[in-house]
Amino acid sequence: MQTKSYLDYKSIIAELVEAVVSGDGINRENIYGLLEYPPDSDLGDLALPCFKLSKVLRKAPQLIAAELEGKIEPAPYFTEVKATGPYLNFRLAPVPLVQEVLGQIIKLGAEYGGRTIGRGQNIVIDYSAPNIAKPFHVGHLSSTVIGNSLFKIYSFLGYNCVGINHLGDWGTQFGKLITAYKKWGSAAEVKKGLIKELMRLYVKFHTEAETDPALEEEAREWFRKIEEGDEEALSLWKWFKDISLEEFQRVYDLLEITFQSWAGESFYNDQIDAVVDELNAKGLLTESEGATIVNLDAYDMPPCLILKKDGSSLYATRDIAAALYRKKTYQFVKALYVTGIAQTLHFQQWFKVIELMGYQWAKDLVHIPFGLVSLKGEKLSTRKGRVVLLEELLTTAIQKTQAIIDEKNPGLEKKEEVARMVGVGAVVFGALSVNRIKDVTFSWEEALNFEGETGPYLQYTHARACSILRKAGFSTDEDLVFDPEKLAEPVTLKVIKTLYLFPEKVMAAAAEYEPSIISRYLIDLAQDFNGFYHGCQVLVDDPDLQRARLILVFAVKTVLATGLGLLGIKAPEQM
RNA sequence: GCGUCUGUAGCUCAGUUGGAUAGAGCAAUGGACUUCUAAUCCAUAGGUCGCAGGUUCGAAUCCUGCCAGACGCGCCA
Repeated sequence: MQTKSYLDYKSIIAELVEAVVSGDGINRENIYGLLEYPPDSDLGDLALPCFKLSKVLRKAPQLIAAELEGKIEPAPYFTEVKATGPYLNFRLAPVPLVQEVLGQIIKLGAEYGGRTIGRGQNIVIDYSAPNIAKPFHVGHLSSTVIGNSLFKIYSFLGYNCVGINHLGDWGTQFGKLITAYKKWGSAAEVKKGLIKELMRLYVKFHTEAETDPALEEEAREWFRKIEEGDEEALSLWKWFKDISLEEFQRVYDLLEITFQSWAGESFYNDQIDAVVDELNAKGLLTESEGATIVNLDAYDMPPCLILKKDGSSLYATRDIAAALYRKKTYQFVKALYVTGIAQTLHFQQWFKVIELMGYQWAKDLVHIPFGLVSLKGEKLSTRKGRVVLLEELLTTAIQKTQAIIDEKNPGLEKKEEVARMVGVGAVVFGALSVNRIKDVTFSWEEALNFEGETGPYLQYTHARACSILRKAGFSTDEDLVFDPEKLAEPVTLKVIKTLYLFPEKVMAAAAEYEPSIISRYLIDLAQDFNGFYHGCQVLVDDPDLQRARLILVFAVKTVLATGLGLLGIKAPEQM
């Protein structure tokens, strides 16, 4: 896997400019940071805005640009170095560019864009975390696919990632469920209806509890029994959990998402006392209104609740226990928590508590928030039954794909498999294509749209590229030499310049914990490639031209497949 | 009330962390399948970057104040 051996044009320019300019604070690194991509490719491929230099040199930026133009020798990497107003624009020489980019992709294949910077370092990623006995719905999609994508992205950079599914498998809701089950349920009904039946009982509990507050008391009592290890309570809890896990697993199978750990909230039960003791020993705990808290007034935050007045723990307590356990177990350099933006304050609070406990690694805890999913502008509500089940969404998308295949490509082999890849890909891409912080209103129409900036569009582009390679009998076993001079049209060079950007996009996506940077990039790449596809015939009589174009097609296919992989999306060879 | 996030084309969103003429997709209109998969491509049209100040050579981007929406602020998670 590459480190940073590839041709870095920004470094080259920084070096060239540094050699001919001198002044306070003007060095390679600073110049590197100033470089940007011009808004219009007619201007050039890279640009140095001279405003900042103008401050140091006390000269008009236009003048600086003009002077630099005369002092910098373009060859061999540039064909033109030209001042346009206060900008110094560089136009890349096609041959070295083409040779470099395609050469790298041929050499590295699926590893192009990857790095080894994370080697030997562990990152734990907490994502998905659905609640037991509740339906797995579209509200859980973001956490699940963002976490999975970050897992892939960081792994691609060489980190050893640990995916943790911190299941919501503890809490008063199980008391409620057992109460409802004892009153209105039966083993036969639960066996038949599974989560749907559990959900019915849960909803019934809440409607009944509105008029009968005694139910709440009964629920608390049942939860206390679970905590005390009462045999009946515990076996019901275990049964409900098993039913839920089985259903969750079907969704994870469709998404092809796996976890290294399924340690949920219940896993930390026996570690709570030790955490409370430690907090106490460090003098962080105070009593307030009967509850035990960590006061955070000094940090302009409300207090972090550690124990209720009845002495039972809260989720901050369990999160602290989990963090201590994970640090001890995995020695992480970073721990990521992919949860909704609504929990931001909660994470700020208990991150601060970890810091106050004296742990320097508090700075390695990162909350990765995402926007709220709603339904037609209304909140999702399990209690009111206003949810879209994830499994239903995925299977509907798969069915729709199947219908499209039957219509457009009825002879396709492995139809079911392809329909699954494309249907699921559409849903996953939909969740990863915009900035994760944005709130989204779920709409069936949008989720099932397969045209324009969508997963299927990327997969289709990939399949088209594969189709050309297949027809040409292209194989990577051959010696992949080609004449870079053959790839000279603007549409072709555009594709190659976009391919060049892939490694820095991967780095940016990791640095910002933002899979949508990859999504947006892949759309750009596919659009550029489709422009090339329509403008240039690949299978042509001239063998040298065909060879060069085939290599380009191979490169695009490779990067599309890699990028889709980083999003957790499959790239079928035909569709 | 306090705090956080969001506000860019009719709709959904990008916008290289302060740079050149603000870009895509959807929807609309008009074109391109005897040619490597039309889940595609090309063209046209569409803008007071929520509003008002400020900083700067330069602001969609930074600061302040408003407006609108979402979310959060002690015993749920």
